[in-house]
Amino acid sequence: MSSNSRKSGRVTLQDVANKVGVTKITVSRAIRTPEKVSESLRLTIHKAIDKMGYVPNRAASMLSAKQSKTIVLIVPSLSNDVFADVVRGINDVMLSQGFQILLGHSGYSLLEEERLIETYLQFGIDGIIISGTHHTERSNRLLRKSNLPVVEIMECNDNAIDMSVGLDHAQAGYKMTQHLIGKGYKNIGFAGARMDLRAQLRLDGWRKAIWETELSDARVLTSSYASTYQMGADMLTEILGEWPDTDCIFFCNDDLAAGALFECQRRNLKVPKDIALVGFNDLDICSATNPKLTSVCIPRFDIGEQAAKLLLKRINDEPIENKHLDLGFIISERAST
Amino acid sequence: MSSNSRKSGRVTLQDVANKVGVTKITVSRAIRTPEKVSESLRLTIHKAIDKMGYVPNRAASMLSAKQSKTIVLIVPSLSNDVFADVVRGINDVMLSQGFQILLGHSGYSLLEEERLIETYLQFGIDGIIISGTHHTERSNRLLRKSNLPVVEIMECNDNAIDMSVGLDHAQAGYKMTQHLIGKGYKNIGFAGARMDLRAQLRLDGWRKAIWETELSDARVLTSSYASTYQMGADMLTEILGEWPDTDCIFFCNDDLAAGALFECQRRNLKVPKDIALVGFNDLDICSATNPKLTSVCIPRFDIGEQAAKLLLKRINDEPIENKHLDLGFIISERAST
DNA sequence: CCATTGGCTGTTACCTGTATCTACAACAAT
DNA sequence: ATTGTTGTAGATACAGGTAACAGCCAATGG
Repeated sequence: MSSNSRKSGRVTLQDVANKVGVTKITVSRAIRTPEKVSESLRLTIHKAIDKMGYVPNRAASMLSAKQSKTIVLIVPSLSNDVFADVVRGINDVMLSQGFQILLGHSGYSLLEEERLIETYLQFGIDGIIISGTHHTERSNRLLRKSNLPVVEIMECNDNAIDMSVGLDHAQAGYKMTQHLIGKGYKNIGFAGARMDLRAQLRLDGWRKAIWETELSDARVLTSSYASTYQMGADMLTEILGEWPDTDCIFFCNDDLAAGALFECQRRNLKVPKDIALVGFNDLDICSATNPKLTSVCIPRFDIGEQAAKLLLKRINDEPIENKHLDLGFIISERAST
Repeated sequence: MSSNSRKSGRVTLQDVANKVGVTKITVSRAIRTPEKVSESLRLTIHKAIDKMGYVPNRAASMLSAKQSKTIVLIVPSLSNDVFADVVRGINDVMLSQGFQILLGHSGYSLLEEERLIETYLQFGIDGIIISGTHHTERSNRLLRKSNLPVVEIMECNDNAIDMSVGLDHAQAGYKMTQHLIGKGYKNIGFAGARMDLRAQLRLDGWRKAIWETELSDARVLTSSYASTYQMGADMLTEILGEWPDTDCIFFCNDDLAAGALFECQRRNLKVPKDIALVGFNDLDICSATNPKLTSVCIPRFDIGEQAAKLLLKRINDEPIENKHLDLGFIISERAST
């Protein structure tokens, strides 16, 4: 259409102001603090804004204002209901407070995570919520130097950069294994894929529980690759090949457990009679399969919600009683054990 | 630490320049066009940048430069492998070109999508990739007024805002149904949840194929709620209750089909002998279950890749031969039919 | 009738980078 | 010696908003 602005071709505050016959600060006020502008003028301005398709330039706002009203959330994966629920929890809190949320996913790569951190710091964000307490050296430096509020989620860890909201994965692994031992299983295996720190902690918990008994801690199978259903099936096959007397397998997540369950169906192994299977996270699939899968239920939504609330407090300089929230877990006992 | 800057507490170009004893433009050059700065000075500057933890303020860059080197991708869901693959495809292309990608998810809500569009337009992005060709009136206006390159993905549609990359879902539904008819199924049902436009198109394709025969088009069950495994199970129950002679069900996605399969296992129905099940998307779970699920495989990664390439061409004002790419689909025949 | 108050709008300065033009060496070419 | 070229760094002018303060005018009060 018409060249309404010299440079960007974009409608600016000034363009709207010219149209209405006021100065740009008045238009700015009509948008941000409408109560400070007379009603008639406000209506005229908003009509012009609508008609001209004016969209504020956030870059400019961020330069002059102190807050960008934007936070970033960095998670390892998006194709994962665990984080989908966390995102919902964060959204619920932040959107109601007028904050925008930028989303990044690192694909479980710490280097990609570092790249994301650097990128998003450039956007002048007000805070960061990030998964895990394990980052690259440089990531840690960048986050610390930024002086930004940081909440690390999923784990709950005293040596977090600033605040943390999550649960004790080692404890979860420990309790679940104790539970299995209590049910009388003797030859309990552990299988995990993409052994990130949290999966590692679950394994540690498994070990601790096993070591408190006379049982064997040999039945461990891990992979650094990503979890798939197929991998769960393969792991079941491998464990049963190596240790045929295994009567229970604790998988580090539900996908593996479900994959193993499908493989049992193929092999006509009865679950839990021939072998018990346990997952972690308690995703939807656990209560869908046949038999339903025992798993560890973690407060995904709550983690997001609490993390957002903590972040908001820090952003608003409010006092924080507890920088580290352990939201616990629940063992969801189902038919697979 | 020290209050190195009056306002933001953030290290700026000016701070670095003061430290080194040059002007800020020289520091800017040392970063963006290092060949224009003498080597000794450049080294000094970079050392100071590292030491001070300087991170460029993108808001400022965006104000003075014409490009923000940032695009936004808006998808309906993140807890979905379909879009995870699309994101990978886009990432592969855009990151290598130095573009940043902002991610938004609308939760299948057109109003939330509108909110996201408005938000991201404020960030001065260079282009948008968005799922689907169906948006709110206002979303369409905002996108058009923005004069930004837009690629709509998943569907391939001549009345797209600008460009589109995807496939013909009606055709996919049609071909799959024809395929099922060809295999001899007589009483084919269709079940779909969260009937967005694409699911609707698949249903249309199903209808078209059914109408070309003497078969009944009555066996249709849809829900506006989100897909879950449980819903797949419930839908199977409902369809078999209403139409006990149903010998095949075409689900609008894999989650529903898998949930139905689990329910069959519980009811001791043999798949495909007693009833055949078909999904859509060909996610991992299709080749994991027992029996494996027949599905429609769509080129998820390619859609992302091609969409990104198209967007880049438009951003760089290169000629575009074909604004609409139909990348097709493949019927993945497995044991469930 | 004059001073005070409060509601609105305008003026000015500034946020942090980048584009563009200028300045001024050092050196080569004529 | 004069002119031209090249390389390097600085000066200036924005980009599009917002904060802070100033100014105007009608309404209120004494």
